[in-house]
Amino acid sequence: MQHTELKVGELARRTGLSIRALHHYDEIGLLEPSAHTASGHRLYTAADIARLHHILSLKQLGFSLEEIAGTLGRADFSALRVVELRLQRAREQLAEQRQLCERLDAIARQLRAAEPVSADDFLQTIEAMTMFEKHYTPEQLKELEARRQALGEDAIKEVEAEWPRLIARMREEMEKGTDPAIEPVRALATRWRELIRAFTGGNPGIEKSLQTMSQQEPQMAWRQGRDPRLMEYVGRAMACLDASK
Amino acid sequence: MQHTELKVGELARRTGLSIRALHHYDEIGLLEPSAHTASGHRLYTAADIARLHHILSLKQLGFSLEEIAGTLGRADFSALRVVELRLQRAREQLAEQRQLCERLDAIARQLRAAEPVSADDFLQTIEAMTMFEKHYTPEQLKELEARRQALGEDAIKEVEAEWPRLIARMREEMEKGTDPAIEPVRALATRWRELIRAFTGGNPGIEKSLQTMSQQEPQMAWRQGRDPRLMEYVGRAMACLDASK
DNA sequence: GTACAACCTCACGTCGCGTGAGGTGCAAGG
DNA sequence: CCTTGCACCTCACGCGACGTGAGGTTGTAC
Repeated sequence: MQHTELKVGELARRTGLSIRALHHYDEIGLLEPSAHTASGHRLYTAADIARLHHILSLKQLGFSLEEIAGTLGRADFSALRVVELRLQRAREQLAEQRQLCERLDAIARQLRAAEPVSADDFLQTIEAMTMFEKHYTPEQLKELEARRQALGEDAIKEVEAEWPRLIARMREEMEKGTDPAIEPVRALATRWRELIRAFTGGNPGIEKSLQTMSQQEPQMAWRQGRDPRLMEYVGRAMACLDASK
Repeated sequence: MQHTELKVGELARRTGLSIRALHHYDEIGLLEPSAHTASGHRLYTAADIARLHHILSLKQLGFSLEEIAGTLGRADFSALRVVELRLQRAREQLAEQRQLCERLDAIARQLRAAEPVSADDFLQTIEAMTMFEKHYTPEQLKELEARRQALGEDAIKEVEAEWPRLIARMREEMEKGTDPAIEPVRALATRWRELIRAFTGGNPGIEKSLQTMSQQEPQMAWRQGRDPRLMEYVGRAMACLDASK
């Protein structure tokens, strides 16, 4: 009679589990050692160890301890169905994880491209991306990404830098009460439209999404000064452009 | 003075969060409303709402509430570094998730291929795959997978079916005490070697891994009758083959 | 006898809330 | 004035898979 039964420490060492984990499995009834010494020390038999191996196998597949207990409990389950359900769940999680990586990567690229990164810029960048994901379809996002690639970082930066200047000049005219139909404003409105085109690429779906987004998220930081009053002024200037065309 | 401050319910409705979540953020000091009514009802100001948007943005990137609190706490952090660290973590998790999917998919394919799936077969299949992942390098696993693809499911099933028969016949000779150098055994040993070759493809690295695995995991179920005594007999038969070649 | 490792049993902490239980504030209808 | 009903409030436990002590017992060697 060799002492083939193991105590917790030994079993923990051999399986790489912690002693506490084995205690836990005992507590929840997942793996109760079939023997104890007189003083209460746990003794794991060969059968227990085999069961533990099964448990660890199922754990590797991402099943919860409860699911494992259920599966090992009765032997009449459909293995294939169980695995396929688990696989489906895993695939969904994989997709989410992939999306998260893409989000983070996009942010990281943005941050690397724009050198002045105050905490505020950072948060605004993220908020903008969140909004984008909310209001554009994945295809539209891909198209936008493609356009950015094609234009190159420098061109994008130039456009980004032009916006505040354009907004400031437009506001100036509005404050002066200039008629949006006449000249300095006509040129500004034309340029305004061009900058939007540079972003949307003339894609009507993207333009529409941009509109709904700017209507539904009026507090968005990317407006940087495009308040409703100014937007209304710009809208009138645009209308005049169209009318006289 | 418009009542621009929101109560919890309203804010919850607008953000899609639960009331309890907002309470929680208050509890842990992540988002404490800057005002309360006389009766203690929470009043969220525009600034609070802006902060909440920042919180949700960071949450979307997978940061924990504690990390978010820390990030929003002081404004002097390196945004890029934070994001890159998070990205690294996310990539690791993505790799793990991908591996899990592959494991599950492999199991599912196995189960679909072999029609009789008792619970025991199921667990043995998983255990075998776990062992494989432990003892073979990823490249070796890829090569094995490629070989399976090339051979086709049917051929594999035939080989799998032949093993028990071969083992039984070999054991028969051993029980009879047949000299492993003479005929019926020579043929069996030759076939034995062929079946192993069919699996390893003659790759020496894979053969070596197979050896170390069969030595270190003697309790493995895939041995299905290949006990040490039999293995020793087979070893002698192989040696005789080599000697007379 | 005594040191020391290995074992034991509580029991609380983790993370992001869900889910009640039990009470209060406030406006409208009977 | 009283009730109804809704939105709000504050506890406080629960989940999942253990980690991490605290404080006590057992087993073995010197």
